[in-house]
Amino acid sequence: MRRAAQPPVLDSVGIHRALEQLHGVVRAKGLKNSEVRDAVARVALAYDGHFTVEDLVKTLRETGTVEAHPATVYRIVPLLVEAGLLQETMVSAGEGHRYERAFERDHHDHLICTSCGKVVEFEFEAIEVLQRNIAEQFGFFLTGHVHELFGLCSRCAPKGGAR
Amino acid sequence: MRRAAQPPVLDSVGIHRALEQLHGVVRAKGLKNSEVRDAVARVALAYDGHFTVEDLVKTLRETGTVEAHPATVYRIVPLLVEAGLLQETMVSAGEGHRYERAFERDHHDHLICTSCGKVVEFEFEAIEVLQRNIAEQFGFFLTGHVHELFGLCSRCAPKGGAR
DNA sequence: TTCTTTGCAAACCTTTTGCAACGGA
DNA sequence: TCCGTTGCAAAAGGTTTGCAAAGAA
Repeated sequence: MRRAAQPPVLDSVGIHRALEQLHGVVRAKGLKNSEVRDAVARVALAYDGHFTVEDLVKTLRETGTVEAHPATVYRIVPLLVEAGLLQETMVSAGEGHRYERAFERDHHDHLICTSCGKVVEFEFEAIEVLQRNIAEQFGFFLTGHVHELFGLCSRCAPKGGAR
Repeated sequence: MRRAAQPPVLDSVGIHRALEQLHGVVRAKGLKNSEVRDAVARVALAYDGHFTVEDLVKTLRETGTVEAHPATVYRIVPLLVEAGLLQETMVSAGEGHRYERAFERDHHDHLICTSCGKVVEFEFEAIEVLQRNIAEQFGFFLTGHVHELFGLCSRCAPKGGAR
């Protein structure tokens, strides 16, 4: 296993590729492009780490050239997920759905410190293989999974025994 | 790997053991026992499969000798989880937290058909071992995890190619 | 008696929806 | 022009909380 790749910064060329992918999906669904949607996508793609819809609205208001109403962002995000730009993540992390960039990132899962909130992203192909084995054994066609580990990180765990 | 143990029926003796465990936790926390809480615990322990707080309230109203207000059950369930009688489960299954019995059940994870909702519970020690390895590698003390696989079951998946 | 538990209603919060105005193709 | 998109406000749905009454130790 290994820690997932570094802070996944997507440069402007990458963002451009992502928007093209989005526009392809939009076209394929018979929808129309929109400036607001692209702005939301840009902010989401550039976001460092995990975020909620509220986070996007806030960031857009603070740094963007375009604003978007929360209801609008709630409508846009599922499309960005469908287009493969984002993915839902840390499903079990309390209130509010969380997302992170999926576009041009390797798949990874999360190890979360329940005390300080620290998150380690890891890739472990062996587990992915076993998951496929399980699905196969039960006759399932595997389409996705949620795999989150909880614990105490080295700073939060009591050292050298009970405390 | 294997499918998790059969429908985990807990007989009256088992329920009694569970209630004793609950009472121990209650005492340890300086709380008091209550008839309503025990009734909720009984219904939850006897529940076949996964359930929401609403399900408990409904079952209690229909079959129980004691009723409980939803707000009360919302207050009780976390204690039952803490006491090890229940565990949260299928975190990603849309609205509403879901629970299932944890008392005297082996640990298992879920394989869920996103089309018909069928759920297969499986145990796979190899994955548990790998999870512990991951936690160790990153210096975490592992306390729990969420592991859910999504896919299409054999009835729902298109047979022999695309359709 | 003292402190916890319960029911009830109201508050909360995130997310969804109806609708009229706006905008892209 | 013809729809899809957006903003706004209201609704929805699950969960929490304040408070007074009821119950356990």
